[in-house]
Amino acid sequence: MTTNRPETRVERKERTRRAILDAALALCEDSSLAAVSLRQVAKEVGIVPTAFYRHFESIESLGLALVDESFVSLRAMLRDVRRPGVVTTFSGIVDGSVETLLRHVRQHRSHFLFIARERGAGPLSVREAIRHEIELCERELATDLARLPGPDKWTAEDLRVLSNLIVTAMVSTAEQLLSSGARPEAQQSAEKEITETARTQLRMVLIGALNWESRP
Amino acid sequence: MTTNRPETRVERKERTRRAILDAALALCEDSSLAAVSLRQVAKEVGIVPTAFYRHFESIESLGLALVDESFVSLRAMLRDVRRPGVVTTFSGIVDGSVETLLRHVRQHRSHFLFIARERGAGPLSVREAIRHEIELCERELATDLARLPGPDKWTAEDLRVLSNLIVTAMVSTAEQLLSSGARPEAQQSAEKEITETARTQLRMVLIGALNWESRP
DNA sequence: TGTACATCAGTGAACGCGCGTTCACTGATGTAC
DNA sequence: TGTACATCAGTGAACGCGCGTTCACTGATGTAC
Repeated sequence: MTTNRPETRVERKERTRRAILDAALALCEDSSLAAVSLRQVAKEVGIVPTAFYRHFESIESLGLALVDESFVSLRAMLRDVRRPGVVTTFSGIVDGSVETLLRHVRQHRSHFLFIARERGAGPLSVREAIRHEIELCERELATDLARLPGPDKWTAEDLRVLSNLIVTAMVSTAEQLLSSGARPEAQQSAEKEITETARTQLRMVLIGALNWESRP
Repeated sequence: MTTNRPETRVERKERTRRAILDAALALCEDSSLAAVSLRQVAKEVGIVPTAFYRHFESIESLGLALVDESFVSLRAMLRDVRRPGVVTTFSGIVDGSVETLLRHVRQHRSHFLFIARERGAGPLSVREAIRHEIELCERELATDLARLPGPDKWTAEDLRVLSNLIVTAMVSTAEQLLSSGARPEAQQSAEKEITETARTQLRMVLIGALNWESRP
């Protein structure tokens, strides 16, 4: 049984801060952060608008906190995709990666929705931060690909180009999964279709890669 | 020499309407349409806010007009890509398509910017309209691909999946071209890099396609 | 061609509303003795 | 353990501002005769 210890002031404050972040994420499911007002967030949380300032300097700094949080989710996914696995066949890598993507998109839906929307519509600094993060994915993927037979003989440039293609396809897959989630009645079959498409695409690209010869 | 015939009332009205559309497109380069106000547009055009209503019912119906306009640009590009050409080698098709993409993105920059932003951040109806338009691209591409040697033996599903991959890569290329245009000093070299990457990616995908065997 | 009337793009005052932000405050929690 | 004081998350009134929208209007352009 949990002891019914009364909350400390610090815990209460943290809980309100969390509630503000969650309310903002929820409001961001319908529109971009720029269209979310401090008063909407406060109303959703159940505090008076001025109390917001006890937690964040402005809506913009709240936005930066959401970017940080979302990147934590994104990086957790990457770590999960690259975790040392027993499966080392191409098919195994493809299936595992797509399944991991689906799991994380489901688990941190609002974070991925936030990234997907702000990636194109956010303030310049946020767009650049997201672009930077995606570039890191591409670079990590390139170093992984360089270990596969075939691509191990490629030029660095061709590796970069291939990684860019794969990451682009995966970002697109994530976005399709997110928008399929808006209609819960047919979500499961839609997810199946989208992930099956993603798997086939990865296989097509890998077959292209295995038959590619870098001309430096 | 042009005769200096005075403008008719209809011509004047059309000119103001055009100015409103252009002002809205310009304002949409910095933020999404949802964040653009009727008063901002009116100020940019040089009319009083209430005069706006002589041309559009609301900002939303102005948005729909912009969607329509942008789609005209998009379809013009597709027609241009698919125009009967003398070049029929794979390399020729790839080079021609990427070059056409670059030309149209440059020529109708604000329309493509508008689509790119509203695709992720616009109101649901606009997002769906854009998604629908992109799906049409994929279907057209699929019928074109079905005529190539190799893919002509594929299942319809595999053709769809391949088209989706290619269109995704081209949309991503367009978005990169658009964001490179924000920094004019290095634009030309950035465009060269982006289009070169796109060409290589298309070639990689086509090599994958030529070595693919549909398993129905 | 000249006149009398209709049309209608654009004007300008006014409205109520939600916004971000300021300020002095309250009262429960935490701390020092 | 009890008391006196400090801290600070949340309150509530007030502000000036830009917003969309209403309404009656003006005056140049267009039309009918």
